[in-house]
Amino acid sequence: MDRRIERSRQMIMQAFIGLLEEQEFEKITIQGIADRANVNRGTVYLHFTDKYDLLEQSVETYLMMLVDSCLQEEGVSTELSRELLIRALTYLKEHVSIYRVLMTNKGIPTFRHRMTQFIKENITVVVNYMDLETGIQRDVMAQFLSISVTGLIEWWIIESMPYTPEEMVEQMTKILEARLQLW
Amino acid sequence: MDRRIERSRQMIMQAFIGLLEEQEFEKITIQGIADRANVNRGTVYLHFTDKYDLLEQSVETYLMMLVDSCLQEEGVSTELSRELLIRALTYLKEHVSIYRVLMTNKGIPTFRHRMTQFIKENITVVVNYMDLETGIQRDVMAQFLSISVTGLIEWWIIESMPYTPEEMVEQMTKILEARLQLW
DNA sequence: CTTTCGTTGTTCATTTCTCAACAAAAGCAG
DNA sequence: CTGCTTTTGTTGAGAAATGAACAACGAAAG
Repeated sequence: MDRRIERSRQMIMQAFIGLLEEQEFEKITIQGIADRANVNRGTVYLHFTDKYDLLEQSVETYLMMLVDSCLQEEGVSTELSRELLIRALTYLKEHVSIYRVLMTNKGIPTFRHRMTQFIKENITVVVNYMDLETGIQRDVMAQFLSISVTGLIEWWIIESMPYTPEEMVEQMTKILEARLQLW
Repeated sequence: MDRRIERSRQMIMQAFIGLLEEQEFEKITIQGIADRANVNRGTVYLHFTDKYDLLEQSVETYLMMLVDSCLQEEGVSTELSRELLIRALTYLKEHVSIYRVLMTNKGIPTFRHRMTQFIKENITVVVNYMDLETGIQRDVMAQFLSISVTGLIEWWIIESMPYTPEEMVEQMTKILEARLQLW
């Protein structure tokens, strides 16, 4: 397909995220986005109906890019793959500037929500194959795991990634394997 | 004017310089340039007749950008302006990756030559207003100064810019003001 | 030598992007 | 509120970029 389309969308979204880093969503103008993207203002309207649509599509696009980056081959597994998590964290590390904005911008909780949601969908499959201690409900387990993972990733990003992706996954594994005997 | 023109030219030249960093000029293909620039191969031919024209235009363009970056306002002065030199070095520092290739690529001496040439033209004006010790010819002096400046800048780039632009200009000033009593 | 294979330079119909102009809405100072 | 500026969303004509196809060429491999 025509590479101008993909290129324009990319430039516009990049510019948008860049601006989101500097000022709050409501202050951002289409004019400003077009200028920063080095694109005619009309081109923005050619791809997005308005600011809000641009936000939605950006969230969706960057979420899918993150997913694609770690989902290569292997399809849906019934195992929580360490490799997959490492790939995801590595990809995040390589594109911090973008994902830090998306994950931590308090005016835009959409991305964080969509990400948790997505992780949950995938983790649910795994949970359904797990041997669970009696009394633990699968839906509660799935919810717990996805929230945990998202939360840890968010913390990792906010703290400027103090550990390598491998170390982080190692930590996660250990935490989840340990029996949390807090009471 | 249509911003697509400027943008395409820019992307193609950037891709070209990038490739020049990795492989020698003769090995580079138009196909490769187009791919890296994320542009249709035909678009390259829309702006440049061939590889050699692209090289020429790149050299000329980036030289002019360097010149513009430090020549802002003030016009031609009869004084060697420290400010001007500092601006030039600062601009070089901000775009090292490009200018390192252009300055030090031994297959492409064009840029270095054009730069010396340009510096000489401007320095000649200054030299014509200088009080010279008897016996010193102005053309020799101009040649000496421009070669010196170019050489110092080249060294500075190759050595990964071990001094700040201000320090470098300070050094240059001191060297040029000192009477070189070597014999 | 002949046969691939990749690159080149060019063409053309189609699509995307651009600029400029517009009316309408929103934001803001007096 | 009222005028003033900025931003918005839309339009149309024209320019630039696109993919696809082409013949021609050189290099590499058989």
